[in-house]
Amino acid sequence: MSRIHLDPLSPVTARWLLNAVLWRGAVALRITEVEAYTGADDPASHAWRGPTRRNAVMFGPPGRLYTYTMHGHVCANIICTPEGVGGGVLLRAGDVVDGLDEARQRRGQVPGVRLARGPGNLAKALGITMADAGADILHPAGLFRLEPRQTEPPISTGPRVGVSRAADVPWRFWVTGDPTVSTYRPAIPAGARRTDRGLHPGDGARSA
DNA sequence: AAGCGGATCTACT
DNA sequence: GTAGATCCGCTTC
Repeated sequence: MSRIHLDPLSPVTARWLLNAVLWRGAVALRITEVEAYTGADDPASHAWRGPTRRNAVMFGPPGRLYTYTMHGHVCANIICTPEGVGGGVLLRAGDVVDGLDEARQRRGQVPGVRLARGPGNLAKALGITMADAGADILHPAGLFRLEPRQTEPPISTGPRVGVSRAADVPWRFWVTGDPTVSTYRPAIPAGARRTDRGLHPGDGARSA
């Protein structure tokens, strides 16, 4: 079997992850929204100030899950940089395509498109906790499994959500027009929006 | 030892 | 659209 290779450039891996399916146990998530973070050169990254106890996984080998808590929620990143560098991709939203019952049990009664909308909700739907820190998602025998995308979706880009530093860097990527993409915070000022391919009219992620 | 600010979410107006 | 709940890690005193 061929082992998946993650590109060390986090924006490249971020785009590549869109429409890929991440399994954790019996729950499967088609990834629809991500953000890229690099290391020492990215002031918005947790890795910016160098290794600490919290971000240690970021400086480990690629393919590992970097989890952190914030405001009482767990957020999950896939590390793609070589050991010692510190960069990865934050999983922001997805579409639950299998294990729906399990995801619903964890999330309670919310509309389907909101099951894994937002980093905290995504982690909760998949059952990701801090106990999953450092998990190797590329290991065939592990709890996690990553299925590469079957088709490349139309991709929109914009500034990362909730970051005050490097706010001009358009390293948030989402599947254009996908209803599961988080919208609770306006993404991009109209007119300043940068897209690469196929911005659909009716794109569900534009600001109000 | 204490304060601050953050890669958030939900509810309410 | 806006405000408030709510938690932990990192910086500073």
